Amino acid sequence: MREDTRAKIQEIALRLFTEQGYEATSLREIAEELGVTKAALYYHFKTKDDIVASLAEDRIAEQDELLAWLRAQPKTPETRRELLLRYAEQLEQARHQDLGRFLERNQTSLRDHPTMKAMRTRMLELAEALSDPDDPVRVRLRRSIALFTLHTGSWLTQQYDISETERREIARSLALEILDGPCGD
Amino acid sequence: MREDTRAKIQEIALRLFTEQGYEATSLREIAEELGVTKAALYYHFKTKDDIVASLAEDRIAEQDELLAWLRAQPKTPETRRELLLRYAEQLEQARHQDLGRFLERNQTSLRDHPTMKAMRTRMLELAEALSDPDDPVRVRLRRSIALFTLHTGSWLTQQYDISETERREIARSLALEILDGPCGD
DNA sequence: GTCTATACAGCGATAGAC
DNA sequence: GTCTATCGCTGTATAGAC
Repeated sequence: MREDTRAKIQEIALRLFTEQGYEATSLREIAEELGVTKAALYYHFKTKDDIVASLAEDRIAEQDELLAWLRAQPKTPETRRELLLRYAEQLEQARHQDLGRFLERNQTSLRDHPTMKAMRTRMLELAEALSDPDDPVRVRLRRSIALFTLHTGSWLTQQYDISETERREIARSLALEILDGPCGD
Repeated sequence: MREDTRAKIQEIALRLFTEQGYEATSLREIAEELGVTKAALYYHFKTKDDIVASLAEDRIAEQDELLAWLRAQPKTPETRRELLLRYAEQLEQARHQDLGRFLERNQTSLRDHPTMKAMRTRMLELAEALSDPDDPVRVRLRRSIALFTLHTGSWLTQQYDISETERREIARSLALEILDGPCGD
């Protein structure tokens, strides 16, 4: 029962932060849904920000894995395509979809949060590591947008009446298409 | 001097909302910077949300113009390219760059705000109006992402040491390239 | 270890004096 | 148009019950 309360706080917090926004969600709401007073939360987390930090820890670890892998590879078109597929795989895990939505929707509130800076830095590093320093800006931007397509793609297709599997497949193949340009690089 | 106060509130609010976030910016801060008490703001605006609504009015009018134009055109590749260029032109106006940054960074806080719903609806309508209903989802998603590239492109290139003109030109040409696929549609 | 009770400064918003 | 005073709420913090 010990770590259970902590996990439940994380679960409720992530859901409410995503639905209502970080600042708009009060600790009283979280505590109420858990059936305790808000002061009880302070035993498990030092501050409200601390809850956010704990949520992002796993994601940062995954980004680091991907970065380490990417840097150990030659910068070939095959490596780039492989990275996109690995990245897509991470995003498709249910727990990171929720976190991803939360992070996208709360960029400003959390901009100066150290944990958020860490995640954004890694995201940009991943995008940059797809290219050589002497690649033209245009190519580097296109590759960054390919990575972003995996994020925004599933959101933009939510208005269409297709299955989750189709959604993913379309976002994935479109990201790959954008990655290396009109007729490959 | 009468409408001057109102305009100054808008100016200060937009800057602070963008820098710190909507929820994180208090009416006291805005009032203090203007040299009045926060209660004075309530003479000019009914609520805090009302300030946001007033900021977005011009942008919605522009979106409507663009939508009306698009719907009067045949759905040809030329029309699509022309829309992207007109859209880019709107974004490049200084006052809408500020508003755009503010909106991007406060999606969650403002999600249920009627004015924000109006803007998002129009954004999706624009993206949809680029395609026919019987175009495959993949094609429709690609055209939406082309539109988004104009938004995210200038942000992603801020890390590179290039001029604002170059930034725009690259985002523009990349959006055009993505718009109609590897070898045209 | 886990929580309740309580307090505090700051928030958006309102009422009413000037 | 702007003020003071006040309301119920928030995040944060601490003291102490069990």
